[in-house]
Amino acid sequence: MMELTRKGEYAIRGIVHLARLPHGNVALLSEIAEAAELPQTFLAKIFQNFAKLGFVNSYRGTGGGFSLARPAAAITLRQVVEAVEGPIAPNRCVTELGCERSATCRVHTVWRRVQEQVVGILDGVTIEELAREED
Amino acid sequence: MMELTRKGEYAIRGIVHLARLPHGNVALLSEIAEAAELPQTFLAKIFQNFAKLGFVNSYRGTGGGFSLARPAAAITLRQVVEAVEGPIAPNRCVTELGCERSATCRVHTVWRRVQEQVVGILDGVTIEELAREED
DNA sequence: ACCTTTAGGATCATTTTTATCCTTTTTAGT
DNA sequence: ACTAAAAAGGATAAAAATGATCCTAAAGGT
Ligand code: SF4
Ligand code: SF4
Repeated sequence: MMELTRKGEYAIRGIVHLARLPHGNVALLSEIAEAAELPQTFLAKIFQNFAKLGFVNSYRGTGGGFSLARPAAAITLRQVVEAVEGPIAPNRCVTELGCERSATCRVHTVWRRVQEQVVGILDGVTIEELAREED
Repeated sequence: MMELTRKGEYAIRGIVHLARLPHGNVALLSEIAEAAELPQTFLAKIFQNFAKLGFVNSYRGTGGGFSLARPAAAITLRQVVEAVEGPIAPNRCVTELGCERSATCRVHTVWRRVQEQVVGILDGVTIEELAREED
């Protein structure tokens, strides 16, 4: 239940790989895909989206590739996950869809707590932390 | 992301409805489905499974139906959710499948924390609490 | 010009979700 | 025994989501 999709997993592995490079360093998509063992064409879509969202810069042509657009410490795991999977919500009543029963529903409050906890954890983790190799 | 399926939602609404009845009371599937506004044939599958798992007793024939097999306070939300959705796991590395990277992966520890928190919350909620109408 | 590399769009196979239907079995009541 | 009621079990299926792949276009470097 409540499992991240492959897309989400790939997105994280991809951006964490980028964050391990010296800052501003440009990496080829093919390089990232190979290093992180991800399907390249699928990762392409994910990174195109990241570029639009301003997580990464993309450069076309020879010598092109992707680089982090902001410091890894300024990108949270929540931002990355939500970018690819949408808002974190354990049930639709805690999304913008809502539920007409939510005012009196006791289960609703549980899902709100779950949402808060998960969001809290993912908000507290940055890509920089995830990219650290020492320690 | 990480959203409960309709099946999970129906399962909870169904069993909570049963729990609101005087204990041991037998209710028709059609009655539960109507009261909780659930598709009856779909709910049937869910309750067949609940019966196998020992959450409810089922009685066939005239005067049949379903009743709670144990006190509502002895059934947790986690048990219900896991019965229909499988083990709670935000990523496959925290399932029995595992991941060969998990030993060194910093993201893995985040998913473990998420899993622990969610499991903890759902473990701490019983169907009895969810069924309360007063307060 | 030509090669490299990302962007964008279309497409597609597989799996999961969300059901419905039909037949069988069990049980109660007559 | 007969009949009606109700769940059990199994098959089927439409729709949506997932997980990709492919092709053409655009941009940039040499
Ligand atoms: S948990 Fe309650 S509020 Fe949320 S979707 Fe279910 S019925 Fe609605
Ligand atoms: S988060 Fe780390 S351990 Fe978990 S699946 Fe991804 S790579 Fe594997």
